[in-house]
Amino acid sequence: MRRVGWCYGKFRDEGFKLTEPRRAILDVFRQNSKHLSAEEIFLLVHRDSPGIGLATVYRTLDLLTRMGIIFKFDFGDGRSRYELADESTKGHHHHLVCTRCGRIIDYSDFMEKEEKFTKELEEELSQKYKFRINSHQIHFYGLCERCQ
Amino acid sequence: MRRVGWCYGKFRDEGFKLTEPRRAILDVFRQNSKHLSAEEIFLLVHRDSPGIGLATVYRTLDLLTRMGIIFKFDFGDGRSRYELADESTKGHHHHLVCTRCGRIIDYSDFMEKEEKFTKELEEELSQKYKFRINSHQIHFYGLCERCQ
DNA sequence: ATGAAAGTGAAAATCATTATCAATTAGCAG
DNA sequence: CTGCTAATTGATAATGATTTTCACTTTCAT
Repeated sequence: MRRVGWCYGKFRDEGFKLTEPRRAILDVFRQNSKHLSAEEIFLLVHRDSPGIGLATVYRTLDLLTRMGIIFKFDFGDGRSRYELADESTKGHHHHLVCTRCGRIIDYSDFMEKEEKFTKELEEELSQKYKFRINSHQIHFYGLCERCQ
Repeated sequence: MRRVGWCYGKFRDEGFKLTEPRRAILDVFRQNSKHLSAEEIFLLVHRDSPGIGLATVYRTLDLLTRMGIIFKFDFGDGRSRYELADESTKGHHHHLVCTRCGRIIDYSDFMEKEEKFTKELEEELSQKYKFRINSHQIHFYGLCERCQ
């Protein structure tokens, strides 16, 4: 169970309305950990709040992404996936992706080492390419234990 | 101008036919460096070989990807992009992606440093998660010089 | 050369996502 | 609390990338 209360105020502050659909979708993120697709979120929301349409799910996911409350990913299976940007994982989006079954492992081992590495790299790249870097992703592709 | 001749034999070996469309599409990769979308490849192929259909382009891109001759990427702009897997960049797919204009910079600075880092990480992750890692991607997202 | 299997083009089908639009609602002013 | 107005919504149509279908064509081992 993750904290999502903190972002309720964010809506008010940024001039967005805190509606029932938005609340319900945030609840889904609170109760389900990882990598949900729009369709999956729609189905989960639908259990408690039928009546919320798929279009609204997409609109809300887009809004939450723009607000920085969730992150949007693409693991190459033809649909976008979303993940709550909670404090603990903030900015740390490193995944193992099984190219056979699509399983995704979100690892957070070796964080200090990676943090150091990416921070350094970001500085060097920002300078050389005049890029303002906001985030990064590291994906390892391969076969998971079950699929080898 | 990159070498693609080496893979002609690969077709024979794996039981695929070396057809005119496939040859033409490989030629496009030889003459154009980076990050082409299916549509772009179709248009480029079309200049020399009208008559080759879009479906064939997609089928060929899928085949070449499965054969390991090209890599398929997703930079979040809603279409897949492909890049020749030539020796020099083999396994090194690190990009700067501008989230405003979609520009992609393929950097290959700091390669030794990154190589060392990712190799180590791959070993540790493989072991811990019983993953057989085949490749990886590192993407930095931000604003390019023109878009800041 | 030739036949079977693989490959092809054109068009229809599919799938995720986005736009449209009339109807509803949140949140502020009074 | 009530009424207002812009933001938001649900249903549905539209879009755009990718896949599938199918009758016809080509490759290549024999």
